[in-house]
Amino acid sequence: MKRGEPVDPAAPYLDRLRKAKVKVTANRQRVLGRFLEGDKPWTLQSLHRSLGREFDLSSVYRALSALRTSGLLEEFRLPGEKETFFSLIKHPEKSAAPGARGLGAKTRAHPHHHHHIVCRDCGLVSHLDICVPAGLMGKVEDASGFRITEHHLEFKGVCGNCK
Amino acid sequence: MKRGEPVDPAAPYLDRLRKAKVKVTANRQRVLGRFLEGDKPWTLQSLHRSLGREFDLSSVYRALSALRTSGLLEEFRLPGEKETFFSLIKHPEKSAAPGARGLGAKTRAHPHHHHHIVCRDCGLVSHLDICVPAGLMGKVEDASGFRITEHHLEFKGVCGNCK
DNA sequence: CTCTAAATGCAACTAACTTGCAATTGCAAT
DNA sequence: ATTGCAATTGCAAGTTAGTTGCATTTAGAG
Ligand SMILES: [Mn+2]
Ligand SMILES: [Mn+2]
Ligand SMILES: [Zn+2]
Ligand SMILES: [Zn+2]
Repeated sequence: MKRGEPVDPAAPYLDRLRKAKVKVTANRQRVLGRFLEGDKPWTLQSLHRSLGREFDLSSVYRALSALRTSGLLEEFRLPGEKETFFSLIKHPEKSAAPGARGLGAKTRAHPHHHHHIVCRDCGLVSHLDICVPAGLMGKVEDASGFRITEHHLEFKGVCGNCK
Repeated sequence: MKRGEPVDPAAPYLDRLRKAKVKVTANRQRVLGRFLEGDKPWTLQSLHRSLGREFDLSSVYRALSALRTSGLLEEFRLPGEKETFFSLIKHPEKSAAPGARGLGAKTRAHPHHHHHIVCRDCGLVSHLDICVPAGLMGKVEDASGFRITEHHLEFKGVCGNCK
């Protein structure tokens, strides 16, 4: 780590885009910027509102799609919520190779996998650095005869502020 | 348990409806019937297709809504899937009091809770009698400062037949 | 600086619900 | 068994959230 060189938090993400031969456009940097502002998930609609119609919904849609398929974002859904959420993947340089095109395409290998808890009162989303214990996974495989390839775990509750 | 009396698997569910002062209609019994045929999640659309347009989509919608808010069904969503899934709650007689009206309304306390694993190749759904370990729940509450009221866990994989 | 495949803006379109309202019906009270 | 009526249903219309075709613009390799 050299001293004096300013660290651009966007740099590893832009590198990842270039590596995926995806153009680094103003549009995409703008969307990425929102994700870099804080550890906060966004939806297509919330991003579009936040960006003030400075560009089209379909452009936000395709920016999200590009960032997701390039391995910068991951997607998840919550019961009782209509919209799909996206959150920034930490350490994109270590994440799995990009997968299928288009939103809604199946997510592949879990890069820096984690889960979420959402406040049922104020909607606050908190990221959790936990995962399903290996022991439980084994139990599931034994009990079902399946080989597990994917799992999804979401919590809902009441946040510290709303308690 | 008296001998000779036929056991109707629908009975406890219909009781629950009556207890909630929700009318037991042909429509609702029909939808409930599909859930009783097997431990399989349904969506609004898959149910509507399965019932062969014998009744309207909005009727299926409202039947699901009624069964859900009466505590007979629970709802969940999966990343990469557009539709909302519903699954039958086991032992509805022990489940929590009915909550808010309408689909998409928040789910409350989980009665006789369980989870599923779905085969990514043939769609087979297997019921799992496991749940998130209490220790993990505690860790989540400590790390997030939330009080957990609800959780959703789904597995995907390859079943014994498709392996 | 040129060239071209990739990305964008706009509009049209689809999928998945969701709701208003008039006709019908479950079921409680005769 | 019949009645009364609020709850439920069918139909049509509306909404939300996402998706796509196409003409124009642009990133970035050469
Ligand atoms: Mn996250
Ligand atoms: Mn379950
Ligand atoms: Zn809160
Ligand atoms: Zn299978």
